[in-house]
Amino acid sequence: MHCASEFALNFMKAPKRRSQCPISSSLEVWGDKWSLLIVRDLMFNKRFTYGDFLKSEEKISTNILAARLLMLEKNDLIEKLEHPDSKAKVLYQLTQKGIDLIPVIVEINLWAEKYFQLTEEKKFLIKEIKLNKEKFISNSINSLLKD
Amino acid sequence: MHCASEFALNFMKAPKRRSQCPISSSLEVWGDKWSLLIVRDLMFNKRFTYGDFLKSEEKISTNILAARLLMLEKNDLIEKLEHPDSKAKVLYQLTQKGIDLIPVIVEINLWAEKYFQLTEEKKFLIKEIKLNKEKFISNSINSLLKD
DNA sequence: GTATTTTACTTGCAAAATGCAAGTGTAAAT
DNA sequence: ATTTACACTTGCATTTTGCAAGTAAAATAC
Repeated sequence: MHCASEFALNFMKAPKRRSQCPISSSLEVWGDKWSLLIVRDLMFNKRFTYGDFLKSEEKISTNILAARLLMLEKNDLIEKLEHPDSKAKVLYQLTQKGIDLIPVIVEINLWAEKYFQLTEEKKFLIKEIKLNKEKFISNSINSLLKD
Repeated sequence: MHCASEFALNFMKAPKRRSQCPISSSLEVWGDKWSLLIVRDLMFNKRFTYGDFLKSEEKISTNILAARLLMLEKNDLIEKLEHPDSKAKVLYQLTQKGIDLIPVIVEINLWAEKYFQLTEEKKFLIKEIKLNKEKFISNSINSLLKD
């Protein structure tokens, strides 16, 4: 990439961070009630399309979903691909940056297991995590890469 | 506690969860742009009072801070104590449930380190984490308990 | 003892984000 | 050729946020 345009791009991208704190900066990207649910669906629930995300139990509304997908894409957590089945569909996929959120999602699961009542399905997932956390993470990464 | 009132209390408390998903349930408690910053301050920045939280770099506004403190307290992540120095002050402290968020906060730090430019101070903290994650977590827990 | 300052909030209001229902445009299926 | 599927967009009411100012109790200064 050309230097000037790269600079311009980086310059334009900068969305005036509140601080240079890792927690604060992270929250500015995915610190809302919906973004991590999309990430969760892409990570563990085999949901890859706009329609898939709408089917999730939490019932995100269509405009919020569109806004979040754009936000996550702009921040390089997800990318849009052609769907192999149809040109009418859009395939969303986690980028490396998105995949790297697996350890965060894993720890949230472990925390929540201690303090919330969960479905048997979720409890089973967390049982797998507790059996061997590192293995669970590397398996998850592999399952996302080899698609 | 009496059975009927315990039931009533539990019943009243239940804030209609969107789903029984660990991620969704967690986000309903602390999935906003501010809550984890308060937790961070209590955890690592030696900030324990309302005034302390206001001093943080991200500049939370007073009404939002009050609302978040109430929310975190209602959800048992923090508790209010008498301040040893003065009756005018309130000492906020993480509960066990709040302390249990350390691994989540740690993983957010590690993720952010990979994708954001951080201050030297924060980079130092993350270097400590990477040196020995388990040790860092147990040290952090101990430092919060023995106060 | 009185006045000022500190501390932890609350209140009012404008601006932004959210939630719901309906609509649009392109591609696929019938 | 018509209907359905899919990925959005739009309009509008409600809720949440952000900013500025205010309040009340406790501590400090004089």
